Amino acid sequence: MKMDGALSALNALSHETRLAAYRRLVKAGPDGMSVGELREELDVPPATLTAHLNVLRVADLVQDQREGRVIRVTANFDQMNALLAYLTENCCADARQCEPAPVCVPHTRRGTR
Amino acid sequence: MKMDGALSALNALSHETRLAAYRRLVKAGPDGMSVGELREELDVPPATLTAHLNVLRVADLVQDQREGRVIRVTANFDQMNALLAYLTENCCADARQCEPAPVCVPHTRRGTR
DNA sequence: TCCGTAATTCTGGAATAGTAGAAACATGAA
DNA sequence: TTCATGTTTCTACTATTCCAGAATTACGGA
Repeated sequence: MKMDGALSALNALSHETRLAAYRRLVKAGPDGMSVGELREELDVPPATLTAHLNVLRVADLVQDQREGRVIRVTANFDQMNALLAYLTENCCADARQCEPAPVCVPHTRRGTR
Repeated sequence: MKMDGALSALNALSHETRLAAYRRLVKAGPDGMSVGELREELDVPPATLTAHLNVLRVADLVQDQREGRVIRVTANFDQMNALLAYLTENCCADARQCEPAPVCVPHTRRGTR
């Protein structure tokens, strides 16, 4: 990950509604959930949620897929992990060693792939 | 970590200068570096750097300590790890299991403790 | 005590981000 | 077609953040 990617991911997550949305999607796992379900849980107006989702989309933290009338949104775990790695990169490089990065790896993406 | 803490940490990191500063401090390890050294590497006006450092301070991502005329700033690794854990918390809870959190643990804090 | 350096606070103008109503678009069903 | 539902785009208003010059405080040395 480059700095720009990290910045846009961090920026996307640094807002109450977006962080809540993202964490909800992380909890939901690889199946994700529909925009409507999300909207209901977060209790924000549709236009507001869309604006926030767009920020998360541009940051590549979530992806979505139309299923008929519904749009299903899922967290992009790879991007999250890349961000975590970026943040801990070079940890203590000037001094001593210390353990490297994290990981959250969902085991399958039900249905697809 | 509570949501407020995560938000303020994420917000603090979601700015080019602050992210660069923070990463530089992570690289510096437990010894940190002086505000002046940091200022020179980042090449920003003093007032601007102070403003950014204050954001990182409030977020508890860095801590500092006066040493005579110089102020030595260090990354707060515990806070970083808490943030990483927060972000991956409940990963896939609705679906299947997946590995938990990360860590960056500097082995000693030279001099102090 | 006076000076120089390190860093901070104060300040206000410029730029950016958040909010949500209303209108529009997309899809599936009748 | 026409209709209802899900979601997005458009838009304008408001609030917040960014920036950096100038003034100020903190400290150590002569």
